[in-house]
Amino acid sequence: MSDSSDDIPFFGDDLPAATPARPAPRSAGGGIAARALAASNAARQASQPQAQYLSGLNPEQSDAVESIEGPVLVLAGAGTGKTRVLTTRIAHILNLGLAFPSQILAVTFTNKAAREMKERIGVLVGNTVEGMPWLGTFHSIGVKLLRRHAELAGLRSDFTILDTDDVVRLVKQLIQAEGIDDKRWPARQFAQMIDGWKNKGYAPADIPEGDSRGFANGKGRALFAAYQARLQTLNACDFGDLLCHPIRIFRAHADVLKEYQRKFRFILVDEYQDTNSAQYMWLRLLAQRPAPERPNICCVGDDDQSIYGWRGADVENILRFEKDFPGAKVIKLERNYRSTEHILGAAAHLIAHNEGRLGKTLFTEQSDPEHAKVQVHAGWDSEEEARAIGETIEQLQRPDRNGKRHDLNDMAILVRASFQMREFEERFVTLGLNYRVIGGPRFYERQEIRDAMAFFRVVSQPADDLAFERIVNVPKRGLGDATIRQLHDHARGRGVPMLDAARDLVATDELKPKARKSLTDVVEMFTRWQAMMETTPGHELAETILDESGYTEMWQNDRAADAPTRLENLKELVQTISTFESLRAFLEHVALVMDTENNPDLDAVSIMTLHSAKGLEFETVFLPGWEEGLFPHQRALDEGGRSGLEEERRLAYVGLTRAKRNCHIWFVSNRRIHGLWQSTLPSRFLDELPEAHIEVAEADGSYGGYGGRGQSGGPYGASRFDRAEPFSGNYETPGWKRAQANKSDATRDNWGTRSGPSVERIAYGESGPRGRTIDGELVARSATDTPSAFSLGDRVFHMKFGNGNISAIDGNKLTIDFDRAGQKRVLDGFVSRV
DNA sequence: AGGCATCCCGTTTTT
DNA sequence: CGGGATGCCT
Repeated sequence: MSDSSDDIPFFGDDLPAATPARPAPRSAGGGIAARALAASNAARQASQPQAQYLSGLNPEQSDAVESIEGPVLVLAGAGTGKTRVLTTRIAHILNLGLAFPSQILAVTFTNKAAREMKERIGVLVGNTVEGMPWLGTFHSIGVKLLRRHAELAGLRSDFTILDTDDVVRLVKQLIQAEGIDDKRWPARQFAQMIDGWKNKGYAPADIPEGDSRGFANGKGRALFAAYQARLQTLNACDFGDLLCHPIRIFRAHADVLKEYQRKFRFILVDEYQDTNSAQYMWLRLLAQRPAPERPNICCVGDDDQSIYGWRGADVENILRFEKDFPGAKVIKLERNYRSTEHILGAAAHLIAHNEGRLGKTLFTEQSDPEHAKVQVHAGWDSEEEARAIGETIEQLQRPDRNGKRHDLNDMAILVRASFQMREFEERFVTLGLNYRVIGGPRFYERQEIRDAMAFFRVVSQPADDLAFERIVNVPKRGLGDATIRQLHDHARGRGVPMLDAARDLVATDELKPKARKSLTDVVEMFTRWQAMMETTPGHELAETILDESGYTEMWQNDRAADAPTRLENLKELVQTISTFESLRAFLEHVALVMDTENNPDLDAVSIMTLHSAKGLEFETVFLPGWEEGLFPHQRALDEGGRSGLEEERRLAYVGLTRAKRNCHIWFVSNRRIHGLWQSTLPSRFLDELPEAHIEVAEADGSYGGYGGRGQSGGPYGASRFDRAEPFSGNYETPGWKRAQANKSDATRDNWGTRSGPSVERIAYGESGPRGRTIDGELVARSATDTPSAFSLGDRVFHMKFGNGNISAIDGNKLTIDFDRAGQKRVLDGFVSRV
């Protein structure tokens, strides 16, 4: 321990109170209160060197940090220092010696939030944070509990955690086994229903009759039960179970519950507005204290930022906190440190249209006549929207008179639906503008990674039939449907895992000789690898498995353009495994942490959905697509009614409050949806913005006839945006009126004449294994604007497709015969001469 | 077993 | 329009 923190107890999770310098109280809770008061007074009276972390907090924040006893709800508006309060509060508890680090339960929703919290607590209290084993996501803490008490849920402690994909495949098998038409009753839909039930903490017996009837003519409950039974034989659980099993264990085993109630002296919950019913039950069980004591639970959240209702989050949890935890103290944080008065003014006015709020109004002291109002832009169509935003970004990024430039990292485009991203990506590719897509398909979702993981899973947990089935015939071993079915039946008949069934079957002559031989090999391989498990380091074992199974070879022989990338990914996977203690530890990590870091060194514009923007902030934010049907989204309105609309409005609120200084809202008259051009109406949310804080900007002339950028000299040329003239004030501008008028007579005629970036799409659409380029660095720099830079027959190199020869030239569009990837049409900016 | 045609569907997403 | 899944045909 460092000496600066010698007054902070640091002990392992299960160490008994071995007389720390300042022992944490083990006595009844009444003592805690007294001690808390005494200690906090002492801390205040001493010239408080150790309470330095408290200085710099505003009065409400201090209140939230220091109200240690009893239930507390902190209503923390956007940008009001929520994380700071949470982390300081933990530091405070530790500093006062009220609990060991291991006695604090701190839950977040995402791994990212947990990581961040850990870092920030580390800054405050030093290494002590390492002793906080119960700081994590609901799910990671759930796993921890469940591994300890697995047998009480009918599992072994080495159970597998299935991801959504596995669940759907499993459900599909069950639906088919029941003889139900899986066309009419899709597995995906049922998997979602199961998820919904588990969000409410339901077991099959608990589900409402109507729900059961609602699927496959009343087979809902039976299927759910069959699913649970199947999970048990697989020694597996899904994400919902990570919460539901502990809840059931706590309810059925009072002694276990008591152990944890005693253990967790302080409970802190981040993003409380996002909790679902199961999480609420889980928390309430753990927070409960015997009579005179009060739950030491502190929930931090913002009802105005509740945007996950559709996946089971229940805003009611935060709205009725005071009822659930009588005598709760409610503290509002409304002083905003992030945004300008205009952004806050716009956001506040908008969100005030919602009913059923707890009611907060953000305010700021940083107001300045220089601050830009929120800009509202009208455009003709989504192409213009992307083009204009691209130009604004280039303009901002260009050094100004003082040589200062706006980092791309400080800009973001926040969309309602991910299909909107494409237009921006295409635009930015042509401009050579770095961008970053947050939340695209992830590393661990790629085919080759999932295959590899399936091998590892079977080795580590032989009952994992889902994984076994995935790879038993990978690479192709001549084990077709017939053999698999036979294996499956045998396994089900005997109630053993498929790998065991395979072991049995190859000893008989039930299989065709060829299948028998292949399957024998498979069984032998797995037996060998399993034996290596205890002795071989994870990454070595992983490499052995991938080599011996022929999986690596399979990709080496694959002529597909992306095969080398896949091999790279596999290499990276093995590399990652080497940073883990064992293959098992790695598997656990992957099951819970699906995110991949992106490259922070790259200066790039972020493109993401409004949902994934929650919790982030940017200097400049672009909010495109504010049109009826898209935002608010039609389906939210259809399925959610009034509350659906309110959730959409909160989403708009989240979007606005991400901006620190500049916010640009866009809406267009024509948007392509499902391949059809549709004319659209401006979003009702636009009318809910206060005129005092917005400015309707109009770009002069048309944005059509884009071209000749290179001729105007300089890498970025003259921007048409230079001519854009903002109109001050209100909606009574020509631009606005024209946009309103346009909405009805918009036709798709003008479309054909505009040159779309369709060629880029070819190049772009085939990039990467699953389509999306994650960091802009994979994207080629802009075209040099000299179409004639290449000539027929030139030998060129392309980042995705490799080497090839030019077989045709059409302006800056080249047709190239690639050695490996075949013939493609690409923009010349994507290739270089070899 | 693999390749091509056809059909269907099409928010938001974490763990 | 375009991706994914399914199904039929070779």
